[in-house]
Amino acid sequence: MKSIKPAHFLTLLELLLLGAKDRAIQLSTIELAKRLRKSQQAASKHLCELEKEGYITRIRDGKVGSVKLTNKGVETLISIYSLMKSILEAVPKVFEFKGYVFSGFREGAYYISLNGYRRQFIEKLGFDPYPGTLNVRLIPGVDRELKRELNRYPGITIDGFEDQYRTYGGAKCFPAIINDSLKCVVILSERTHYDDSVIEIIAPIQIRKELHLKDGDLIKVKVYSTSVNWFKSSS
Amino acid sequence: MKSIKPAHFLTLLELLLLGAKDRAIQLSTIELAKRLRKSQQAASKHLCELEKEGYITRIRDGKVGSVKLTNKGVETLISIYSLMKSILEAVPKVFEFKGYVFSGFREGAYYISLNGYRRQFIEKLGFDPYPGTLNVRLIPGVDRELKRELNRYPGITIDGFEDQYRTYGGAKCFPAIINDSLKCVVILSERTHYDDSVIEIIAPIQIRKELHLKDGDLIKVKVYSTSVNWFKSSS
DNA sequence: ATTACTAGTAATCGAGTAA
DNA sequence: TTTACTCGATTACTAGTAA
Repeated sequence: MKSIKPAHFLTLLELLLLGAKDRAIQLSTIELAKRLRKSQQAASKHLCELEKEGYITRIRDGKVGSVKLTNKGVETLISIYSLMKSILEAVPKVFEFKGYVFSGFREGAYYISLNGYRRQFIEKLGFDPYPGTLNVRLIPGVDRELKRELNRYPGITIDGFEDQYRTYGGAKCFPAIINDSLKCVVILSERTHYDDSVIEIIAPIQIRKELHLKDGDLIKVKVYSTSVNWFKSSS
Repeated sequence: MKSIKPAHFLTLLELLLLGAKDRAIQLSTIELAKRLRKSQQAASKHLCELEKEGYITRIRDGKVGSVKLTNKGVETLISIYSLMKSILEAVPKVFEFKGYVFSGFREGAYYISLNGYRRQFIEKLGFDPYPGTLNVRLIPGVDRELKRELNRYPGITIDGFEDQYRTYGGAKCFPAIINDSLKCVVILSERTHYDDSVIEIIAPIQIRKELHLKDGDLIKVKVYSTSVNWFKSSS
């Protein structure tokens, strides 16, 4: 499937805005060109090509012709619209995944303890995190898409900062529950030291001890795409 | 205000889809190029230019850089999204306008009487129209936008047809009420013989006689953008 | 009026490649 | 590995103009 040309998309969009979705509109190439801020010749070419590629139908009778989007044309616009909608109007959603606990090299603990981050955790998450992260390796498969999915939601933003030596990247946090019992927060770092199959989790207390977890244990995590944090409002 | 370049828009859209709206995402120019079906060089150039024009911010540290949409970038996408939304998800709406009754040259009556149209009126509108149209000249001003606005709605479609001599264009119909009393139907022809300031109205009966209208009379019309016709369901 | 052709120009892209 | 440069090829555009 060949995709629509960039310039053609904007022309097709303009035709949509002019009402060519449900009926033919009378439209001269000059008028169209004015709206696209292009020459009359360019508008004419666009219409010719859009017609040839099946996005529009045209009727020419003497003077100004008329244009109407075809099903293909409307569907093309709708598919792009739907993509944008899924992100721009994303509603809170629950993602559930499973993974195995493993030990990192305590970089998580180091970063979490940095004042630049810690202050934001306390302010935005409503708790002072236990200095250490629970590393979870996702089960291969659909889970690999999880981080990408989650990233489409605003979450709770942790800003990056810099000291005199280096810069520290930002992150996004999402409220979550481990094994249907322990409230925690999933952290997605802008610059993670792990690949996409690893998720890091923090909580006010030491998760490993609380749930008696050891390396290799399988846990279930429910992540909420909401940006409202429950540590701040409920117990 | 300079508008975004066509090709840049698609790149910006791709970044949105990758989740760069609310946080920086790690993304190589090669990965981006693959998604855009362009070369790595083109992707690199797009990112450079989008950054220069303030649509994105980039962080480069050694290996893969990361990208995040700026407010300007997100707003640009949202404005395009909103335009599409207003048309693709248009909700039924009432338009009210005023205009002066005037006499045409009875072309309306001729067209309405054609079997190709008349059959569709009976089937789709639920009535056999009086053979004649009420011509209304809109009061200059915002009313001039009315037809363009209405055209964004599907309405009730009357298909064009052809006989052995010529082709006849299609039209869209919208239920309407004149002077808060008489139910009628506004017709927007694909190829109208009038300019944008004129609206044609049909009804099962002769509107002029029923409302005692003569040329120059001012009438008020409420048009409903719904595609459900009330002649078929209620009295 | 239109629309759309031709020809010349400007923008964009891709291959090669340096840092 | 990256990213982004130069430069030749390709594509998209505008001006002029015929139909």
